[in-house]
Amino acid sequence: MNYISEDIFPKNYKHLDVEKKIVQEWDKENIYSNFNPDSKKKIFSVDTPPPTASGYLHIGHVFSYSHQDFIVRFRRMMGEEIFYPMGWDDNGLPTERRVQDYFNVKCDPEEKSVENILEKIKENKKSSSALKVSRNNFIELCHIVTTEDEKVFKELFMKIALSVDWNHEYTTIQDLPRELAQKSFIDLYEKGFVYNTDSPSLWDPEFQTAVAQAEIEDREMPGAFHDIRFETESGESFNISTTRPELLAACVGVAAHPKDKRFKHLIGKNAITPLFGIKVPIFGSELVDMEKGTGILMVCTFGDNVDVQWWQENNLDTRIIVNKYGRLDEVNFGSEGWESKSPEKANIYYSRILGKNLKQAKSEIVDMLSNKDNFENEPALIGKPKEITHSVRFYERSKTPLEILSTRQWFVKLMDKKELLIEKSNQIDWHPDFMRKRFENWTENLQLDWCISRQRFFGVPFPLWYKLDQSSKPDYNNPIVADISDLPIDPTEDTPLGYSESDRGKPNGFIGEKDVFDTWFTSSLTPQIGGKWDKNDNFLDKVFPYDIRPQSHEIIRTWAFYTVVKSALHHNDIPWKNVIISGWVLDPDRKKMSKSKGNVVVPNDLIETYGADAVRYWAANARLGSDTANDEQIFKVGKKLVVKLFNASKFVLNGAPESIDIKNITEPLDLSLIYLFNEYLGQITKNMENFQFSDALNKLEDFFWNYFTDNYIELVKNRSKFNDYGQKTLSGLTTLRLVLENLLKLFAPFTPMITEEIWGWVYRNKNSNYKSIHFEKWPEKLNLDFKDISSEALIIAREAIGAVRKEKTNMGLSLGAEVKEVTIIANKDLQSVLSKVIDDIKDASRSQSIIIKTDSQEGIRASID
RNA sequence: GGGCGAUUAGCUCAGUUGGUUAGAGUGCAGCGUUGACAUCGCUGAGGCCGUAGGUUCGAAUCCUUCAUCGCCCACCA
Repeated sequence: MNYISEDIFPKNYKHLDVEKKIVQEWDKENIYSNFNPDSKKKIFSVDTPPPTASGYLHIGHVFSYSHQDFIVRFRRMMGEEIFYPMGWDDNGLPTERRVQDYFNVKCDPEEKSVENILEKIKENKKSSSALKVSRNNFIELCHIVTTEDEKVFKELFMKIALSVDWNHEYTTIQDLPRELAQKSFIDLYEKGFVYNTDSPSLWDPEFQTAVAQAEIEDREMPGAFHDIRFETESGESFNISTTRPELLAACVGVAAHPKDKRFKHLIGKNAITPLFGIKVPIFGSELVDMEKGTGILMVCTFGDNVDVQWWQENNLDTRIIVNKYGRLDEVNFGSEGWESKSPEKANIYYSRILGKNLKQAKSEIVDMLSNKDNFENEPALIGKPKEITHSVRFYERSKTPLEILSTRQWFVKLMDKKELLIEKSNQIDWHPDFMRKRFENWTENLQLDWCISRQRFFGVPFPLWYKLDQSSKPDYNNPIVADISDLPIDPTEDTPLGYSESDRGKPNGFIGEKDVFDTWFTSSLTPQIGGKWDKNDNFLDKVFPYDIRPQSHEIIRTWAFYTVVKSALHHNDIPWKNVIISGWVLDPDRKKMSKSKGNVVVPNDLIETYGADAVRYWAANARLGSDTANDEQIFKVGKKLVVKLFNASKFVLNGAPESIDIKNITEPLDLSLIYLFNEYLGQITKNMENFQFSDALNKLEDFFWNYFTDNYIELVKNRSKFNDYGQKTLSGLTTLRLVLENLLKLFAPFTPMITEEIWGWVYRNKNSNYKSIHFEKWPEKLNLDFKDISSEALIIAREAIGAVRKEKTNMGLSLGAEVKEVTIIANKDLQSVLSKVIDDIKDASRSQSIIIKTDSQEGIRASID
């Protein structure tokens, strides 16, 4: 029998050096980048979230990506073939803005691409105005900017030991994701799931684009009710209440509750709007809240969603006054649709707000309404505006409230698919399960189809052209759809089949669609992008539906929702079997971390101070779906665990047998430890299979600290380390090494660095092949001949040694003090078990002799002589 | 207004299908060690298990009410 000698161990554990070394080795050996789709093993696939490349890194990333990695590493050790790709999302406004600022350029789809865009930018450097560049050139520039960010991200992800397969790395501006987004559109078009229409939809005047319901957020804003006197045709007056007097010129109706006695007599009559003198119908609607304002209100084109509903239901006129820039557009009172009692006056009043933004227009209108010169008797504005706070809808990135404008947009039909989507969600396992409710809640409450067109410049273009008739009017109902084999295309630069470039914009020619997709339209294809949809034989089929989709809860309504939509519509399938929801990282005051609050924690500092293993340990302590505080204390505990693993391993491996033969495990205490280990292993494995990594880790720690290090090692120390008891010593040494190795494997998903380091001491130098603990098999129950031994022996021995320690403490003795005689007093039922391990207890007590006394009391006590 | 979650020791959290005296880690206090240990061990203090009802032989656990906190959504005239 050969034994391991101590010269293979370093003296101290320096996490910075070791972790750096290990990351380099993993990278050099490419140990995680070797997914084989044809493997006979069961495939485990991850629909990894692609971080926004122009974002910044915070501890929340480390938190949630660690969660995935615990699961992935466990599955890998379970012998599964891991598909763990990584993407970077560089679509969208953040990148667009950065590229604009960085190069002083502006994307213009009308521009033609040039070869040497960087030179052009150099030439433009002195100019103060932004250089107009084509969409393709803009994409080129995005690559340049985002590549740098992606490098930083990748470095961090490697630093925290994510076992990502870097052979399957993509960015959303690459050709393949753009191609697949266009292909997705064409597939939906052919299936009749998309349509375009010119109808009221949500519009952001700041970014000048349509937005989808999912991108809206409500913000509490100050506002004011303005009470404005209206009159009926016959001169009866009444006061409406509005927070948006600037839309007075767009008024198309007046509504009151049909049961409201105050206004019942008005319903069916017509009102005349003040200043503009427009005749509008007064109608009843259950939707009117009698308590709010004056209980009677004006309906405009379009103040809010309900206005749209009333407009449709009551066939009201349309009076558009707000344009795409959020300014008051030109109108002509007296012309058709704008018939006024006194058009001249109306036009004069309107000229004061023409071209103004909505805020300016509001104060002008209020000014005019309160000027008594504008009215025969009293001014139309009654009293002072009553200030209120109300919630206003915004596009989440914008500072200007949303408007409802009539614009032509493309939509994915969803309103008729709610049931289907909920059915799909029910086929998915959500972790934790209650997160499913968020999905259902959102789906049931959907009000609009998914608006997928954005009037932005950077993004994936629609693969569409429109035919022009003789008068150059586009035929939106019969678009020319690109051929799948030509994708990706840019319709502002590429020419449709059957036309030549000279036909562009000409009568009987064509025009290209300028709009780009909502970025979620591409992001919702991460499963298809990762699986290279139809590009690479049946690669997608091998990994789809994915096993897990890890993500956080605030994007259930967007990313999770749209991904389910896409998979349902394209494949009539679920995209993944499990959704793994990580909570948020809160600061110690339980506030959500955000850049604006300035409470963001930079992960690099934490990794430097505590080590990646300790940071991962902290992440592993939070259950799925629950938020966690950024608590320094837990990092310290993690670091303590790492150091303990290091020291315990050094102690166990020093002098351990070079090979393990389980037949050498013969002693009752040793068998008992293994019996208990088997019990723990069963629970830990079950937890890991159910994605309950924090429960698994807690159990593992419990065994490691309370049984293995604090007690078993102490009990067996003398027998195995400092005495030669022959077979008994060998049994102890073998057990120590066997259990340690199994524990290291169980810790490996959580603390992959320290476990890899220790594993390397013993295995790395053996042969030239790199041998990583992370490709070892997850432990299975150790089948030994336990005879009549169960976990009880160890538990009793632990209690007995505890009693001895307590007694020594009471007597003021050091725990290591040699004593003459120890008496263990125990319940007589325990006697037979106790006697099997009594020699180990004697050794650990450092006593010359030991006696067992029995009585009928519960538990175990000790006395020392 | 609708939905979801949380409420257990100073702090962070466990508590399995209801079952003795409610646990862990951390922090605090005291003692003892420091021969695998940037340690470790022992001891101690500290809980009306958010509130009020109910079911039950028995409730932190099941039901109902309310309160507080957080999140998602809706309302936005």
